[in-house]
Amino acid sequence: MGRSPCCSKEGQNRGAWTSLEDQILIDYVETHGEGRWRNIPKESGLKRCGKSCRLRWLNYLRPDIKRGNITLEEEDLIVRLHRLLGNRWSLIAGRLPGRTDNEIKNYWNTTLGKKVKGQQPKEKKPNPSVKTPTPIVVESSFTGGKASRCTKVLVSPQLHKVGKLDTSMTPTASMAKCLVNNAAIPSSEIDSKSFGVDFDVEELLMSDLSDSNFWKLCQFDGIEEGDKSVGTKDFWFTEEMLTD
DNA sequence: AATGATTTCAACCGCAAACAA
DNA sequence: ATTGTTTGCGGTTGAAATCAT
Repeated sequence: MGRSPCCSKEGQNRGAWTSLEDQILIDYVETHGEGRWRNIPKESGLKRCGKSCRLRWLNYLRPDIKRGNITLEEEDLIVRLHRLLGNRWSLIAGRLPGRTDNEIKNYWNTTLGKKVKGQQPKEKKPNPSVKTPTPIVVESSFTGGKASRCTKVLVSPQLHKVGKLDTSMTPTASMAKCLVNNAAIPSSEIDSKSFGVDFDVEELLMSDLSDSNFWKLCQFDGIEEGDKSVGTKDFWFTEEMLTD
């Protein structure tokens, strides 16, 4: 027996939301707050599944949604973040106040993706006589497979210093393992200054770490244990990184 | 003005992590 | 530790809007 569907499709409205449905959802969220999406259809009488309610709220009804065209600055930021993070739309959206992951994803798929592709220099035919080392840097997104949700990676205080390493040095997979493997960080060392950072380990290995600028780009100082803001949506970057 | 092609974007789907019992 | 439920994410779809002929 497989998973039960997220909600029964019978008797549910589908397709575009009506203004009445929007109002019911707004009223419900204003009264009860976000979350508990599953309960919304039961408690509000909306004929929509919880998942649909969540999506509608996050992508359209939230009061802090920014409407209107994406500015050049935002566009530039998206391109940079996408280069660093790949198709991690929610992470990217977290850096663009008022923009949703869906909006950014759509914008990328319809506009930016094409632009960026068009900008890329024509691929040179590799000279077979010249052996080039296998590149570690994977350009842009991780199209192979779905990105799994990030798992917490503990970075010990000592590891902050990685940023001071010779940036010409190419981090290796084993280095990355050191960073991401708890075994490499004795629990006694995981003190109050250690903190969790959301990373996908595989991606860390594949591209983030291989970017020699990566550690310069992350701003770790000032994040305290228990700081709930250090989460998926709160990636810390320096202004330097975001502005080249 | 009509029609077919293309683009846009809101909504849906399935999967996997997180959470609860 | 296990199992079932809920939430969040990224990929995809399809209707509506826009453009080209």
